[in-house]
Amino acid sequence: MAFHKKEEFTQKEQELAAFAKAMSHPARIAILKVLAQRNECICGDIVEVLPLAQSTVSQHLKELKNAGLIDGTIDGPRSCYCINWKAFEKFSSEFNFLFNKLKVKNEKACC
Amino acid sequence: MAFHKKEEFTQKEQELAAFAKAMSHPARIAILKVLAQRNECICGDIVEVLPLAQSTVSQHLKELKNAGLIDGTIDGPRSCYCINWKAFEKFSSEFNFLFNKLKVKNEKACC
DNA sequence: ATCTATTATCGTATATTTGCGATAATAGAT
DNA sequence: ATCTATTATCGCAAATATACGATAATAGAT
Repeated sequence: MAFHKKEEFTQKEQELAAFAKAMSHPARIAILKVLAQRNECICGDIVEVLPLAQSTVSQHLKELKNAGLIDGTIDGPRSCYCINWKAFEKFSSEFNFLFNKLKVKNEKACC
Repeated sequence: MAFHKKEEFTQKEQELAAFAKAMSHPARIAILKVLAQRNECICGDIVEVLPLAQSTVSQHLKELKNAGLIDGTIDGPRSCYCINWKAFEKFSSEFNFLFNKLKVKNEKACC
């Protein structure tokens, strides 16, 4: 009875939601922050920074990668991740398109 | 064993994540879109537009309200919702602060 | 006071997320 | 070939989220 009806919505709506979902956990925000701050790609340093087990961090990384927010290459024993800036560009512009554009029209809300 | 460790993270990280979470479902994106497009506050018109039951829409509205993305006033039998633009301003600026600022520094990723 | 239309809440079933320890997989070092 | 350090995956338990129908709550209309 709880089939997720996500398919019923627009492509754009789904994309935006998927992007937002990838960022919907503080751990993943923290990971993105670390990746953004360091020039070299980080691997297990993230684990040291976060208050989570290695396996959990790995899972969060996987989710971020699946959502396309980060890129990752496996270099044998160590993996290298970095932010996919293009994805953020896209999200940012879609987000602004949806809301900022409309904002001018009706700045004053009714309630 | 699956205690959510959200408290372990920064206030800002949690805020951003909470905001993103509120937008992490296509139905809620769709609701925000409807609210943004109409000048008057919408109540049950949203139910007509979405492919979901009334109770489900009400639940989504509640989540959006709890997250502070929308305001709502109960006018007896009908309720009136509208977007909280200030919240979006805040999110937008925090989001940009976190990522756009850093983007300039290391535009070219390593992987 | 009763009826009506609209919205919120409750209860419930299912699906997904979160987190961890244990274990596998990988490539370099010895 | 074996050892080591690092990362990914598996299996599980608990918490959340999603969706719906049924029911309660609300204020205006009759």
